[in-house]
Amino acid sequence: MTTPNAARTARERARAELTREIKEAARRQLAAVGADGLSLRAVSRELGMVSSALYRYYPSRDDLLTSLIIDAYTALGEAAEGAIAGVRPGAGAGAGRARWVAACGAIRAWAVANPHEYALIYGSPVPGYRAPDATIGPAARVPFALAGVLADAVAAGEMSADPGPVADPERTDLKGPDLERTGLGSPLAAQAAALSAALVRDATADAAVRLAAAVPADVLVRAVIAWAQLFGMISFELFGQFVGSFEPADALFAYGVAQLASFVGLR
Amino acid sequence: MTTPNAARTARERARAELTREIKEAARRQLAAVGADGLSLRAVSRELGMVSSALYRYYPSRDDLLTSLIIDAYTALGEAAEGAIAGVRPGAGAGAGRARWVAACGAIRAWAVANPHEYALIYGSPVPGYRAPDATIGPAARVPFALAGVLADAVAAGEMSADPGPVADPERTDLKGPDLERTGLGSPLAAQAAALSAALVRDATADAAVRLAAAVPADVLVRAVIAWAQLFGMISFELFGQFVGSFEPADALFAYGVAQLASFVGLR
DNA sequence: TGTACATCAGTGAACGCGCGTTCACTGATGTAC
DNA sequence: TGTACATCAGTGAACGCGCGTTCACTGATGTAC
Repeated sequence: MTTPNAARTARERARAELTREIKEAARRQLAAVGADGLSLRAVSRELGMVSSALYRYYPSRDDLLTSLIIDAYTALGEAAEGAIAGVRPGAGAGAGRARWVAACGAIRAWAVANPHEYALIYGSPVPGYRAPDATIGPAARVPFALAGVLADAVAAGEMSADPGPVADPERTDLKGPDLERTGLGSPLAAQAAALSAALVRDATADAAVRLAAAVPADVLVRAVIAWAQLFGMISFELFGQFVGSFEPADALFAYGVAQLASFVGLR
Repeated sequence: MTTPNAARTARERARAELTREIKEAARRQLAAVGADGLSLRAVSRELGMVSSALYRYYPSRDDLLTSLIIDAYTALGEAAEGAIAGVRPGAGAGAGRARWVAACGAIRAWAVANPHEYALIYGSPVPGYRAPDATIGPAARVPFALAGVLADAVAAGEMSADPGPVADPERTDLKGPDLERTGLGSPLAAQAAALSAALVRDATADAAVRLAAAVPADVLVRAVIAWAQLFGMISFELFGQFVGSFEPADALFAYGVAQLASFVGLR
């Protein structure tokens, strides 16, 4: 796709470099003042350019924002994947649980280190900005990474048979033929099945994603819940809900993550 | 504090009414365009006033925002409290669990019905805005309401003896004399104790708040985690992370809330 | 009850700011012969 | 290797917008005698 280095003209090189530098300056702006303070003019000022010059590189402010969002999702996804890869399979029976804990810790660490980038992707939606489809893939890396951990744990027989306390048996949505097999009511079972099917069907997915489809429906549902709850703890910490009580939140977070691991069935 | 109705002058009445009307218009603006689209000029336009006139009622934009934030916290707190009060004590053994589920459902319902107000108080912080101390009390209503449910359940003997899967025993922060009693490591035990003590000490607190201090330390820690996780599920739903898979999220949410109830120890 | 003064609500103009985006332009870099 | 033309990067001025906030003002409402 890109021209080999030798054949790249000075112009092409300069363009690639400046495109990168603009994004870096924008990232610094984002880190300093948040998504709302991010303006093309501020970025151009930091680079010593005139604001209109940026339009040679990004067609609009929204495109620059999209680029930052994709980068943030990617960086977070890589942090999670790296932490998972850092736990070697031979490390005893609890590799799956260790991977889960490591991934959650890495996600939180990235969020604490990059609070504004975190807020950009997991805070309230930026007003007037509609995330384009190009962000969907990068956004899915973290959930896929977590699902991959579970798929491996299932394959390795590391899941506990009794997944702990289950939903209230009095709930009216718990009925239908799926209930006996999965413990899930019909809407949940159907939604989980549809998600699994979509993962299998997705032609662009890599092996890890396809693997994630092998997770049983009830585990998948629990994983989605745990995923949301994980980010709930991180958001509360970053957005200041724990101020004055559980600060630092390290121990609280570790406790919560351990419970989430048990909840999804990791032994 | 306020003059009795009969003695109120027309001016006082008009002032009170307009102050309210301004806030209502601001709330409508907030609901329509979000916190960033909220401007004094837009509010004044909706009211057919000149923008400078608002300064007779609110000294600045931030004060108006503060007022909206307090109202949002209050409305959400009342929704939770109302749902809890709606579950009668005599309703069998599981009143505590029923109250927990009702409170969580009411919180979610309010959030879904008022997404922008929810984002204002639980989304990313508004840039350049520093929440004044006056917001702390209203912000605490929901956690206090949940803690009250647990305190009542503890008093009624409705808590399960075995609170389910506990934290990873290999964790290094799990040590010290507190571990045997509460299952908590030292930082968590200390933080929970400090929080309880603060609740007891607080002279302005009402009976319910003091009651919440009676919750055992480990239950308090679990409750804080569950509180954060609850809002994680709601934020993910509102901010679009479930788009395309678990929509509607009713069943997913119900499943998650039931698991949170078990996690905090409600039988 | 009536008058004189004080208080207050709302007006309209203005200040100064920063923003995203467009556009005609100059000058440098690249390419074809 | 050298020249003629095409492509592209960056400039600077401008457009039009909306914002929060200030300020001197007019006219209505309230109060003291």
